[in-house]
Amino acid sequence: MVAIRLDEIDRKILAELQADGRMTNVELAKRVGISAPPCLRRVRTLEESGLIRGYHADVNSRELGFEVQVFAMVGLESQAETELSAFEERCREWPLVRECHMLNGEVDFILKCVAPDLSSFQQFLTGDLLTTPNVASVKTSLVIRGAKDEPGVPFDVLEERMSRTA
Amino acid sequence: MVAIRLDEIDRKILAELQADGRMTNVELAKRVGISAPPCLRRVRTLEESGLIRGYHADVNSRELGFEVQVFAMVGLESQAETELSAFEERCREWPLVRECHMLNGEVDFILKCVAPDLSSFQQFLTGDLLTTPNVASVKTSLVIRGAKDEPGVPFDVLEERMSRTA
DNA sequence: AACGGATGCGCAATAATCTTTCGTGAGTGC
DNA sequence: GCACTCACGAAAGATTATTGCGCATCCGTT
Repeated sequence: MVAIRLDEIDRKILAELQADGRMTNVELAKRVGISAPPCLRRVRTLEESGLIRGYHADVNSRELGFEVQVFAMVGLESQAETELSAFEERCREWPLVRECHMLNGEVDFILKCVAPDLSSFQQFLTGDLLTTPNVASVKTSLVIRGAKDEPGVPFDVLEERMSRTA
Repeated sequence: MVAIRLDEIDRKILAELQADGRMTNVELAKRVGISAPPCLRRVRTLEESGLIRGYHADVNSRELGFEVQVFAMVGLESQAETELSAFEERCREWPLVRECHMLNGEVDFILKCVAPDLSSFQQFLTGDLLTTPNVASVKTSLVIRGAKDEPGVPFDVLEERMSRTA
């Protein structure tokens, strides 16, 4: 995981693969303006460097039966590093918790959760989350509707920055 | 986008492609226990039905130069549908806003934002978000560190449910 | 300027995969 | 029992992935 110097082509590759992770290498090569072999080599390098963590199909969770999406703000009794790590480890083990971020401010963690239905989530909330040691407070908010959900990062912002620096 | 009846194999396909979206079709077919042609047909059907929305490379945003990640809780003056839609449309236009979810409770929206650095975010916050008409309050929380960030849904939970129903 | 070394490209060839076509068998309704 | 439907899998040709190699370019050195 060495720091890699990226050029214009690398950034284009990342942007294209973020937009369509299943694009063939020849198509990708065509789009970024080089031939297939060096393009594949660049992709491999980006993967090995950790800049590309992986590729994932974006599945429609609602149609799959996960009707409920919830954000949970969690406050802990103790913010000692041991306690923080312990809580994070718990989160990693709970399948319904998809994301766990430690925050500044009054709330210690924000969790993004999914569940097949409300009762499944309630069960998780009361049975797992609220019974976890050191959890002081949990405030949950149901997602009424999703307005935007773009994976990844805005490459156009990056390009602007680069051109300003250059 | 017709409702599709999924069998065991379809769910396995979704789970595999969620875990590795760039898996070759022959490898996928091997894993789910059928031959390549019907496997590819199933994948195409899943794509056309909208159950697979797309494929995305998971790029390391921090290494790419997006050092800052922020959750913003937004409250609006008016919650009339026109106003809600207007705000959502704004969010779709802001590249730094990656997710926008409408919530129940005291806060109307939660936004997940990224930015190259703090000052970029401050600029967005004071220049764009806070100057948007109808925005009553914004509470932001910096992400100190990420503990878990799994894309997609937990298929093991789904399997449990299926076996219980069957 | 000339010389190496490193880097990265593209061509060509081979291996692997994708994709279509087609024949077959299982299940279903009449 | 007889179509009919549906999905599977084998085969084959088209496309893609991957490797090896020669060449150009860029840099730092002499």
